[in-house]
Amino acid sequence: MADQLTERSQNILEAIVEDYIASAEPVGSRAISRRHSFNLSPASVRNVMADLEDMGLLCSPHTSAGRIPTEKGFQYYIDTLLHVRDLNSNEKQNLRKSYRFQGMKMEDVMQEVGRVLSGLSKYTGLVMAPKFSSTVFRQIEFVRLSQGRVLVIYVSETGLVQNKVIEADRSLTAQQLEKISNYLNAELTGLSIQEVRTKLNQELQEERILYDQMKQQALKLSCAALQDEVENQVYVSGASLMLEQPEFSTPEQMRRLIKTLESKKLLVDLLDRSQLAQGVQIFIGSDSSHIDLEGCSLITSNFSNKKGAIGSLGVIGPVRMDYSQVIPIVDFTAQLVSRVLEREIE
Amino acid sequence: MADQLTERSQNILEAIVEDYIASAEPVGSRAISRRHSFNLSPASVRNVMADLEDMGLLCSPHTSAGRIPTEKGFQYYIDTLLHVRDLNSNEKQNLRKSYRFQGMKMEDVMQEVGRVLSGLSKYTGLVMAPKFSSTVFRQIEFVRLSQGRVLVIYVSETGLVQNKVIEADRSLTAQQLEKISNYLNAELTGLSIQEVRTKLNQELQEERILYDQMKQQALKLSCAALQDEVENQVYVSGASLMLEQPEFSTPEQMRRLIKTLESKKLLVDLLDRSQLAQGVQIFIGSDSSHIDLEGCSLITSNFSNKKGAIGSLGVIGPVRMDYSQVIPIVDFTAQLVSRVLEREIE
DNA sequence: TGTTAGCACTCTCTCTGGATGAGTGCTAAT
DNA sequence: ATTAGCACTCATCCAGAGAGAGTGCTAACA
Repeated sequence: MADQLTERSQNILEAIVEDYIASAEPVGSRAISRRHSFNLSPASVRNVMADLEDMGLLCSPHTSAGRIPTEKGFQYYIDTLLHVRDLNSNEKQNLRKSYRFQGMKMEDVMQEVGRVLSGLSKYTGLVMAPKFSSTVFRQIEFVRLSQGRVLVIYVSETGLVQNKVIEADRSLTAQQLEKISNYLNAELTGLSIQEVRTKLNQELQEERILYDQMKQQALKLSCAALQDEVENQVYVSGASLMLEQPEFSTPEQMRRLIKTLESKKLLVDLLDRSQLAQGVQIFIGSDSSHIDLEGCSLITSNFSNKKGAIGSLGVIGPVRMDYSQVIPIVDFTAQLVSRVLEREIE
Repeated sequence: MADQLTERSQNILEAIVEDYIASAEPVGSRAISRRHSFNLSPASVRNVMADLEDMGLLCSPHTSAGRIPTEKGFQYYIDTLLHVRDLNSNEKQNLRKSYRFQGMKMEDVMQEVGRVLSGLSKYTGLVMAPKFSSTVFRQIEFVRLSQGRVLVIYVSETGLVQNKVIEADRSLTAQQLEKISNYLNAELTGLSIQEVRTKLNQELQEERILYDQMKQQALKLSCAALQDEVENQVYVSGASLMLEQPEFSTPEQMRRLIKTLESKKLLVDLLDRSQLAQGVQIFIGSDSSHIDLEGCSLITSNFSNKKGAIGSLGVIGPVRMDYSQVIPIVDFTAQLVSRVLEREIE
């Protein structure tokens, strides 16, 4: 349906979208005919505008206001009119310098990425850390605490750590724990955490007729430590920047936005969805299938290392976002983070 | 200065504060004389009100509105008039049931505490996790990752874990790492992490004339893992609830509030301050020495275990907060968390 | 046939002024 | 010491007028 637009219509649509992105206000025919040198009178522009409105690409808040792009209009703009320029090496260098990951733990890296993303884009930054279950097992350690409590520590190939305190049989000695961990380290090496989980469960099933008390203990402990993990940690940075945007200027809008950003559930959904595809993805407004993010767009990309730990990051802004500026930032940041993660294992 | 108030003045002040807490609107003399059975005419109430205003306990937004308590007024109310009722055992039981800490990692516990605190109080919950450096050393572990990178894991008595990937000399073998960890575990046992840090640094100094290559490596590794730690992790929950409060109903107020809650810096300051004292503490409005929290009050308490890991939690709400309800919640929650932490080590 | 000038029309936004009502401060009476 | 009475102040609400921006339509034009 898209390319039925004449060149003139496209030019005008582009002009309207861009003016609207810059001003956040309805764009009138006069303004278009003056600011852009189409050599067309306002009246002609109006005719085209009426057509675009019929197609559902524009709409007007009321009779005597200008036009604003609909979500469909933005969609079209992004699909066919937007030219995303690459960052030049200077900008890339600057971006690289913004991030200081030196000697940071994974969590801190994620938080830092969110902060910078938000700072550069002037919108809200989102980062979803790699799920632990999608990483590759490297080592398990047990630390005896007091009163039969045992701290179980899983380490992934990438150096991610997951730990949990488990109530264990008091009779377990340090020697036994060491034996257990040796056994498991041999047994589980090379599996993904997901596989580790199923394998442990299987063996626990088989061993049900507890021939080997200790082995059973071992499996139980290790299993418990992988239970009910809060996966999908999402970091949200710069929510307050969104409140500066005119589309969130009324108390009601502010409340709703903050509530949505705070609950994080929806964000996890979207970032999860984004992981299904590759490269930069854009979700526009209620296209994202949830009213709570009405008026928002989301630009995401994924990062990963060669061992499969996958996370995603992005920027959430008003639909009227400066896509040409934010897209390259998100894109390059994702690459940057990937490279950092890879450097950490390889 | 405080107790120069006659009983009648006190009663009226109390009535005003409580009506204001309930309604968020200026309280008039007529309302007071009717709602509360003082058997005083509005005119008499007005006289008292005028006195209270002179003392700086009340103020009126404009001539023909009622009075609202000043911060000083709230302070007085809290210091002398407020009766904090204890929770009855039923309520305590309910509170206990709200929290499900079963098998949670410290981080998750903290987050959960914040959420519940916010949910119960209808204001914003704050939790500052115990600083790792104030905990007691239990064990150190090294995990060799690829390319000479080593994951250093510190475990505290309480089962808290701190870990970091460190770039190490490639020649380090697994055996050597094990030897190192044995050495350190013997050496450092019983020290607080703070002490561990200084001790490592001292030894590193002494050993400078590197007699013992390996020992030096050991110290360097262990030291590096304790460097630049982001302490003072603060969890903020339910910020959006504050936006429901009438005192944050204008866009400008909302923006400022969210910005402050987001930056967390100020919150860390306040929670740090709260750790200097014991029991429930209350910071009122700009008393908290920063304009950014104008209009807010903070109710905090500390939690700890016997081994000294100390954190604090609290609720941040409008100055016009329902103190009599929130204080016991904060108080009891702090006790609850302490008990949970203690159970984990003892 | 596409383009444009002109014009009536619509709708929002802002400003104004008056009415309303809540609440005060003061004074004089009890 | 308390209270009734009264004049006064000020925010809030509402209606109406005027301005301004922008549209749609029609008729003229190249």
